[in-house]
Amino acid sequence: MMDKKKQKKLEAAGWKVGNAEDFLELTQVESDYISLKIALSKHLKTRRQSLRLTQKDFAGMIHSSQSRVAKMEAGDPGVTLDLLVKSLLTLKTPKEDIEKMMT
Amino acid sequence: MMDKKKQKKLEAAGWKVGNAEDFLELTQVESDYISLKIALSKHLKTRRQSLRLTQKDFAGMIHSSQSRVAKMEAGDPGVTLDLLVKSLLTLKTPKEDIEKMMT
DNA sequence: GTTGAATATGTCAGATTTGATATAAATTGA
DNA sequence: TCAATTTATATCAAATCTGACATATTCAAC
Repeated sequence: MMDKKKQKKLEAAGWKVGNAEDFLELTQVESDYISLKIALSKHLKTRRQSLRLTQKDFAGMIHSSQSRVAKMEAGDPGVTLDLLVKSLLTLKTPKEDIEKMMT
Repeated sequence: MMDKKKQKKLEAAGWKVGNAEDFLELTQVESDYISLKIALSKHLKTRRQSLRLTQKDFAGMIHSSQSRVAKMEAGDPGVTLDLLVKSLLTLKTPKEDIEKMMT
């Protein structure tokens, strides 16, 4: 995918994408960071579904709400890594799985 | 969904939903979460030092402040995983290093 | 032991994230 | 179809996190 198209897509989804004036290094960091979060959110959804839990059920397990779980799984930019990791830990996600996603 | 039905569903999936267990479960998640953050913060400090960067220098690289970098490296609870991960990514932390951290 | 640089600690206003709530849209099952 | 269930989207006050700043403490070199 071309950079410009990718950037447009990310911006449409609510992500703040650095413009040309930003340091290339930071843009790379931001890109890696977003990729990580998307990987975690996809894994979360897959794992919840494999456990046959509804978003509402899982929300109760992490003392959150169904809408927030939906945002987590949708890769909403306004969701922290902290919440995603705690969620995966609650679902007893194997550490090796988290490892792979972190790298 | 009523509490009883929800509880039955969770138990069928292998989850314990009693109040006491719920508390312990959260404590375990919290414990793992804290351990991860401490591992990341220690690695951040080690890596920064190996690159001969002062906290002030590194703060500039991530557009933050010396005091926040100090808090990151001190494992301050008021520092997010997001900030720690972005910091490590900025320092181009090798994949193998992160893997060891997570183990 | 003085000096200066690096790091630690405390505070805070502004920014971001949160759970909750409401409601729309999609999915399921009869 | 159609009603019930599940998931998606929007909003918001409260809670949390942020960079910045002030200041204290530690550290190294002289």
